[in-house]
Amino acid sequence: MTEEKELDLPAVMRDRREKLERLRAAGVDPYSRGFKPTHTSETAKALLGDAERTNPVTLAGRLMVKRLQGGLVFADLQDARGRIQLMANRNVLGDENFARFADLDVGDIVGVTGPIFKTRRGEITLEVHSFQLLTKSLRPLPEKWHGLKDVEIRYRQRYVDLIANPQVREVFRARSKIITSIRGLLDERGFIDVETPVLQEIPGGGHARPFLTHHNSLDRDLFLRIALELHLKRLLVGGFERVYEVGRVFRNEGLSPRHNPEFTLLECYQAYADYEDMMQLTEDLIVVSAMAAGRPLETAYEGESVNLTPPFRRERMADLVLEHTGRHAVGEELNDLFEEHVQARLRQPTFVLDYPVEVSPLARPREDDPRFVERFELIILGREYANAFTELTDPIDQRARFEAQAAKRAAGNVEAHPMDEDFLRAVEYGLPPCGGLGVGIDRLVMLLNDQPSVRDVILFPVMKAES
RNA sequence: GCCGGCGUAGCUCAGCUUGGUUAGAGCAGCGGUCUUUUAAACCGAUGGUCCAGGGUUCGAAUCCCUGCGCCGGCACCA
Repeated sequence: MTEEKELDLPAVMRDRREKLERLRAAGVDPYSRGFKPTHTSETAKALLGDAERTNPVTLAGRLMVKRLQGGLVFADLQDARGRIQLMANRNVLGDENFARFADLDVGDIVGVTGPIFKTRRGEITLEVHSFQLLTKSLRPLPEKWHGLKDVEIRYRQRYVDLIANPQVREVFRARSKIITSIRGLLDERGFIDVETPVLQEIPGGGHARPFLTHHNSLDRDLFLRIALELHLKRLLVGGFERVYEVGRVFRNEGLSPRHNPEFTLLECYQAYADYEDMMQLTEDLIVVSAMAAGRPLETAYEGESVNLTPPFRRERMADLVLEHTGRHAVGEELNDLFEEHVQARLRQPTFVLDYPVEVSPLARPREDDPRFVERFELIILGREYANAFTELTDPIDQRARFEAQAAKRAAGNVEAHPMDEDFLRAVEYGLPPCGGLGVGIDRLVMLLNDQPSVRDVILFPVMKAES
């Protein structure tokens, strides 16, 4: 930062920089290390029980509020688990240390040692016997009462959001627990957790426009993956019978409260299973996720009640379209009618079954009517949460499907599925009969935390360049 | 990409409809008083590229145009 810019800083930040220099001049290391807390705010508070005072404990965290009261300073210390009040007493600390404590700023990270007791008002409090500045903060935190509301700052500077809005941390803790519970369920059932390429020559497995990048030393264009499917199915060819990946995929599309260009997809594939098995698995995954998030199955999203208790309703797409539009349709027309007239009206969890073969180039046709495939999507509150099918294992049919997609591509449909010769080669070796399932993790986390925007469940959502 | 709303102090917000001294408040920060507070209180002095650029006007935070960003809707999509 240049001298000139330094002078342009708001006064509150200039003051902190000057204080930093004063501390250094006084021999204080404002960025110290090697401090080891013995407790968290949570365990320290639990320690007190019915006792009047505990033995000294050592905590570390960020100072959030300071209340000066003559010879006392009250402050709140926030760590990963919560907050605890600190009290510094001039008569205990002595004039010099008391003044040093009072000189700390909101936002500073400090270590403190002292016994836990209860104040007259009943607040569990650490009485500061010694303390150490661990990290000096040079920027003022948002206001203590109104907090940080500006969504632009919340998303661009998530670190500030996480400091100022502890409930935001809970959303991301829940996100982590949901993913852990999903992994746990799949691990338990013998699925192995694998990683497949993000950089791909042919971005297949879904309908979406990809991001394009370039490898310099290979001098080759590569795409970021839009789905996980084709590599996971190659692994079934290789003999892994149950695989899954929780991975980031990238789709070069517009932003909205429900769309971030990079998002997290779970896909899993199970040999000797079909889409009926995938429906069961989907229900199980929703249940363990809700439990992990601490959410009852009878819940609500944005004020609308929704019951996630299995079994979910199952309806054929053609029947739903007939019911809502009075029309008998097949092919892309059926899918279009479903999306336009039916999907938004499905509020409670519904497995929509048997998609038209034209929009499902990777799914197995029904025995009794090859115009349809054994595929379902799970719709809740009008939104898609899962997409699964009995996988197509016939390499001759698969090639024909890719060729049909290639024709659409030639006709200008940029999202038609590309030809993937290596995938066909793998299927020619023999893909066991199998079911596959994809679940959009971000939307599931939104549902189970009642968060209105995908940006509220992605720590660092995509934003335009800061102006 | 299109349509609508919004952008004022570090943070939370007034002011804009109907242009008029030097742009306000609360919190934070700064200087004081205060030993059990918890949105601490009280006194004092501060703090601004009113998103940016252009225009209209004697005069623009305010009206007009363009651009940027954020939010929402549509389109695309999970």
